[in-house]
Amino acid sequence: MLDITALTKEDAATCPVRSVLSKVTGKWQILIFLALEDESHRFGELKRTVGDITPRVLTENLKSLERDGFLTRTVHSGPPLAVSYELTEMGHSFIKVIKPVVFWAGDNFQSIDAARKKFAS
Amino acid sequence: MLDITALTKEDAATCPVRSVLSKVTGKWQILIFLALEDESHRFGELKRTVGDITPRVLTENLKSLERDGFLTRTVHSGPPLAVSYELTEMGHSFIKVIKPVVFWAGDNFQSIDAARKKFAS
DNA sequence: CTAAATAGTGCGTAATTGATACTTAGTACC
DNA sequence: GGTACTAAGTATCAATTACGCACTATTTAG
Repeated sequence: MLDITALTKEDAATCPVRSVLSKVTGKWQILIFLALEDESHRFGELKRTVGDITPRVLTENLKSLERDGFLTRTVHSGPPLAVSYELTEMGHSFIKVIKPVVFWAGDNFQSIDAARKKFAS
Repeated sequence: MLDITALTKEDAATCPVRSVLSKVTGKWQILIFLALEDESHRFGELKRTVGDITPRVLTENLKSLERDGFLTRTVHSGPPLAVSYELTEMGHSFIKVIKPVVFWAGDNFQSIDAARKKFAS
């Protein structure tokens, strides 16, 4: 098994696996990856695609993903002013491993729902 | 592309993909899956393996995963009193798709670190 | 009844997330 | 120049969620 043990918070921070997972398995990151999979999008497009994300949170997530090298941010001076976001090679590489997880989610949604109903009884 | 659009919170709650992802991509769930991959473990063993999780949070996560059918909880009346946790078939099925993500994290840790250093400059 | 070992809870605090309204930037029109 | 229009964020404060620590509960041996 991979070593994910961490006796202290400091250990956890230096564990490569944990460090990476914490950057990509939040509530919004995977949705942003999916939205950008096939083509670059502007800020407003991303916001509309995800739908229920607030601009503040979208900005935070995009900054973090840019900082970690998953996507690039390009400013096109207008009119109209436009900023586009695009996955990097590493971003596309990550999408290859996360998509099976997304498909798994789609395939197993009903089993989980069934388990939940059964558990309640 | 898969549809992950949600115009309202209610939409988001009923989106199968989002619903499943929210249950398995938290801070601790993947670590718990990894710890249980090869064999069942008792509460205290899990706590020591993960290392920096508090009992309260471990309990919460185990309850949630049990409720959703990813693992089973078995009480062995003592002495000493023991409670063991074990992945279900669905739990093992999920581990198959999440392990590539974990390996990806291990493989790409340095690229991300490099991107971060470059971005800072 | 007391003790020892394992499993879990309760409660107050800290960090994150969220909603809403506001600010900045670039350009065109008057 | 001044006003307006559109896109891209920010600021502020409230609400939610997660965390840390100490405490409680259960089971059986002596």
